[in-house]
Amino acid sequence: MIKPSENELKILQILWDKGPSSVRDVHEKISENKDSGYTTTLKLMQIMVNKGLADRDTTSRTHIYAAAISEQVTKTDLLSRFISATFKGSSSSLVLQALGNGKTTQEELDEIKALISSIEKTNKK
Amino acid sequence: MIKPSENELKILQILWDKGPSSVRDVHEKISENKDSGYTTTLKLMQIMVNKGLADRDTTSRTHIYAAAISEQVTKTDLLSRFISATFKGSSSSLVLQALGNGKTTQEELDEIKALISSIEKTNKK
DNA sequence: TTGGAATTACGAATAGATTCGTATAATATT
DNA sequence: AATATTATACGAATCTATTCGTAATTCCAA
Repeated sequence: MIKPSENELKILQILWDKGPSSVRDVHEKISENKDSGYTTTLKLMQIMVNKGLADRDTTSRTHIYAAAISEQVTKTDLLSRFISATFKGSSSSLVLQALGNGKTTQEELDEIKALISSIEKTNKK
Repeated sequence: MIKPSENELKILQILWDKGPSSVRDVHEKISENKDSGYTTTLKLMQIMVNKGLADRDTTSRTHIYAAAISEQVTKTDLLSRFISATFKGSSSSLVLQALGNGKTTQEELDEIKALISSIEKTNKK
């Protein structure tokens, strides 16, 4: 699986959130946090099509781009790479580190506890 | 804080694990999983000194390198960058994803549950 | 002591990501 | 219709990371 670069991931996130979009749409969203030129965004998106990260509909003059890879699958892949590179492959040490930053709300903790319970049930079977 | 590159992180991990080491030591460890030349490792480590990622003792001919940044602090920083870039800053969605891969042992789950309990106690105070 | 091995220093080549200027074409506005 | 705006295409510059060849130096061993 091809690993998107950091900027490519930002664009993918926009395409996942908003669905198929024009370069203009994506560029405006990106410009909220970063300032770079329109043609930069265009070029990035064209490269993403070449890499197979995005699809492009060229029917009308304004091309429409869509994510070509699934959000779920991509994030799982990125996470597993990150765990390998940074936590020697131990997902629990990552989780401990992530929860240890003191910024997790009770609701989030409840969600995690629920997931743990369901994993434990599955493990018993 | 300076973000180490992927290869720099590998070297840092070796320095964290083994303590102050020569280029030869680090290179031999690296060569277990990757084949690149000795001078490549040397160059990387020299660059790391320039960036402030490593310190170097040049007393004897064989220079001794040591990590200049803390393992704990570095990993916390990398994790927070990763969560921002990939999970829109939500650490709980990262945790859910990490636990959801089905490869977490009961012991690890117990560890996590213990941490959650202690966080909940702290939250109540 | 002399030759080989190990080490550092340094520059340069390569590769990928990012950025933008400019040209060209299509569309919209006046 | 003429002009301005918007879009794509494309090449090139820049920047960072990675890789390695080569030279110079030091050390060790025959």
